[in-house]
Amino acid sequence: MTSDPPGAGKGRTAEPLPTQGPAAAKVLRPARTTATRQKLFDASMELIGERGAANVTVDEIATAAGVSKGTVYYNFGSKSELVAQLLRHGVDILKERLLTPGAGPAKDPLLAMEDMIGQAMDFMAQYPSFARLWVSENWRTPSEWQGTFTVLRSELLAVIAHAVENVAKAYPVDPTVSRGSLETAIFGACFVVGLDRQTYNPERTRDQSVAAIMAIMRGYVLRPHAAQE
Amino acid sequence: MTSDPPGAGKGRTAEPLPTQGPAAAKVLRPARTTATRQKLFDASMELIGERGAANVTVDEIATAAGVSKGTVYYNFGSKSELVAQLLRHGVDILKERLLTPGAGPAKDPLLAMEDMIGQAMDFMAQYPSFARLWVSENWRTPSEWQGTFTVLRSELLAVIAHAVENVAKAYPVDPTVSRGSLETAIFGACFVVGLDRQTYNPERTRDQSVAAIMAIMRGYVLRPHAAQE
DNA sequence: CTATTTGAACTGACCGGTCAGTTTAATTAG
DNA sequence: CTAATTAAACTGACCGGTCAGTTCAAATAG
Repeated sequence: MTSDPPGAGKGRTAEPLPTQGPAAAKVLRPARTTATRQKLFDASMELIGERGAANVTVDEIATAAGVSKGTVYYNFGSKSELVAQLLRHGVDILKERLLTPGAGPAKDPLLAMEDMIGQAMDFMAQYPSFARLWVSENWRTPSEWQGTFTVLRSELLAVIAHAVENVAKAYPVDPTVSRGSLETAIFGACFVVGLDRQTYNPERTRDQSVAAIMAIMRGYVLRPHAAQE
Repeated sequence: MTSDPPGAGKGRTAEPLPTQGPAAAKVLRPARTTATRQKLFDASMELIGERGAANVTVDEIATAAGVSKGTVYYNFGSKSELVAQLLRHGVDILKERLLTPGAGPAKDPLLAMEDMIGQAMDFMAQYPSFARLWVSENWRTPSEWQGTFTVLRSELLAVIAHAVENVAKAYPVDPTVSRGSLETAIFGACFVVGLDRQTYNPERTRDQSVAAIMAIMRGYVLRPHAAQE
């Protein structure tokens, strides 16, 4: 019997799954398990990002991670749950990056914004598979991960919103532009520009991409100084 | 015997597809076939857009179109080819919309740009499934539709590039911003903002979305007049 | 005008293969 | 000892693609 699956969500068998809190003991889990989960994250990020969740089999993921299929089910309970936790994992990394201050502590909000978008570009370059997974599975109407996306999306937008807020406090901005729509546009542009660079235009530099996206902010601010210092 | 499939790509045979210009003999095709293809386009756009190509069966598409599975293969040869032609079909519609002049013939390039983005928003609202299909399947690395996407993407970008070009001729623009990256950012923002409105923020208006995307252009232009005429 | 023919369009049962998920007994690591 | 992992077999459903047969509208014949 597969003793007591840690994070398993089980299938149809309505067994009680006694004292197993959802995401309780992540840190105190044995080192071996943590390593296994990391290998599975890496492998599935790569495979699912490239081909889409539906086009990758659990067997493939297990093999790529150098692990048996049973281990996948022992650790995650289902393919669907693996993907959900994969999304959460990626967003945690991205959020941490976005919140990393560029260099100095107190900085001009526009420069901070530029740093943040640069961080986003770096993330897209480092984890292109995550970006692909995100845009591929987001926006699906009755998606298995509908709830997951809603939560994660708002977490990321909150980070952007905070940066935009700081700009709006330091500069006169166009009041006719809806803040939410603007944030969405920035959010989307980061993903798409990052992915496009990866897929169709590898010759474009990181800074070119940042500058293009920053045009949104320069257009939002009524008159920074001269746009060309 | 299944006589001669019209548009069927057949499986492996590298068929020349003789005198088939993009939209050449569409009218002289028997009315029944044209109607059937339209029904199949409608049904698959809806289903594939919502759930992704891999999560929709040919049987489902056929049933939704009120047609038998065999008819799908008679008309398209394969599921893959159906999707490819579906993409082409959608892009043709979008391109036509984008090229539709707003109202007056000779217009201010920035206003023309605003019209164009408005057209894009309307398209996303009318065919959200196409937008979902596009962002879901684009950027996949060894995609079956890699070639299709490359062609279609450049066609759409050319339309945007032309509009941006007109702005650059009429206004002083920031020379440090890469034109290509800028176009990509606009392109991506249109899709993402349109989709986000559909999925997460239905309360946002079309004009809010257009304004947010237009911020990119206002940030690209060095100094239009006062940003708030 | 009616009967017959023709072939493109369409049908739907069927087949071979695939895949998610389950189970179990044995093995390994902490 | 116990939790984690393995390997392998198994199931039950599902799916893309095929194909022999049917329908139907238009052309042709009488």
